[in-house]
Amino acid sequence: MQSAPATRREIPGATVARLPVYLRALRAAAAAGTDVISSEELARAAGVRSSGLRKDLSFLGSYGVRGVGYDVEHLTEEISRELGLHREWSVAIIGMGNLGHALAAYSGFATRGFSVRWLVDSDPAIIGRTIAGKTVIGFPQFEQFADDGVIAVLATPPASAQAVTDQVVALGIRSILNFAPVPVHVPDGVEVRKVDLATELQILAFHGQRAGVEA
Amino acid sequence: MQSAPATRREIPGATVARLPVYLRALRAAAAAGTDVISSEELARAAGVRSSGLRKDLSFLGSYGVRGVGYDVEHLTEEISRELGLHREWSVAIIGMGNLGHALAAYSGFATRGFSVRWLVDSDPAIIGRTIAGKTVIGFPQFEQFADDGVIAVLATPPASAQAVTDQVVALGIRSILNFAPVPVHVPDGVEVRKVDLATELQILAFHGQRAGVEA
DNA sequence: TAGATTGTTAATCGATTAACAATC
DNA sequence: TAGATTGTTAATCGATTAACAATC
Repeated sequence: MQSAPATRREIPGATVARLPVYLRALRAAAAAGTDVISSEELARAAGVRSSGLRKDLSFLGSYGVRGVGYDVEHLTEEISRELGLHREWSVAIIGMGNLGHALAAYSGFATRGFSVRWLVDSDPAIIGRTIAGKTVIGFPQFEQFADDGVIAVLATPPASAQAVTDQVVALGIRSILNFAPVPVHVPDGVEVRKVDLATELQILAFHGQRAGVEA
Repeated sequence: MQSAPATRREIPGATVARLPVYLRALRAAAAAGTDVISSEELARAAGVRSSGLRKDLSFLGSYGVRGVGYDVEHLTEEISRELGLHREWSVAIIGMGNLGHALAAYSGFATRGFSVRWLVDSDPAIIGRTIAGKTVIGFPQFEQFADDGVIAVLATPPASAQAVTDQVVALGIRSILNFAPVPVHVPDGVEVRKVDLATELQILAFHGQRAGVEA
């Protein structure tokens, strides 16, 4: 087991959130045949400023060459490693309502290396049914597979989101993507990210209305 | 036409992003029969600190009563108005691939007052098909309906995201929810929010890996 | 009045940005 | 060497938080 270099700083949350964006831009560059890329070019592709990009990358280490730029393959590798993408991550979708169905059919997870392995629901009427080629299982069966290499995608109704969260945390899951439109509480060491589609629309409504007033 | 009070401050972006969360918590409180709620209670329901909640609300005006709390109905009304939810907002989903299908079937938009009115695609093989009870139309037909009361939900492949963005902006649309995993560029006065599901998983992977290392 | 809770202040914290010395 | 571009600094900006005076 190797330890990180002593100079390694804690990576700010805002930086972590941008690493996947850089990764995608790097892969696009590689696909276009680019071997070396400058912070200016990469920043443009990622939609950020070059100074911010360089600052973000400086938290990972010193992977650029002054006067030249960044080696696309090497930087891709370093960011992937930093993000933990060399580990196997499986996804379990919990809650097979409307949104759960939609997510089960969505191929965007797989294209980035996350395989949707389990569809879970507590309703006996749904357990056993096949959705997007997979059989829906109940919690007792899911319990055998769940561990800290699994990301739980919560697509339950808001009323049961907290109870289901408590269940998956008890199974050892430490990463939760919450689509239920309520905040859930978790113990330390468990990470929750929240996606709320209706909230995004409401934020757009605010700005749209503003733009109208100001015009 | 009424002008805003002279004391009205510009509302910070971080505050705007939390208003929908407060709104939902207020509606839950109303449904539970609560008439008046303290910042402490509302903050707990919304998953924020009470001091932050009070600061957020202070940007809208002075709607609380010292020693008492906030009138649930009144505050609901004020936040709704601030968010522009009294206007009619229609949603057009652009791009009827896997994710577009999923979003068309998702009922979560409607339950918060946004009605999905149009499904749009450029592929002649898809135009005319019925998805989730609606007929898919092409851009020429969509053009007749698009205006600044429409929110465009981009669910196209990454390669065509920018071109489609340019098209909808040209039609007068000023609010875009971008599910395509690339940044799109828009002129001033057009607001883009980005939802990237795979990115969320990658951020969770980072934290999950970290937790493992530290344990 | 006494108790409760808001609205605001001031301090802290974290993120962004431009500029430039370091260096390939 | 000259030109280019990184990595880092320092300044700015915006967001968060605790504390408390104001006041119902």
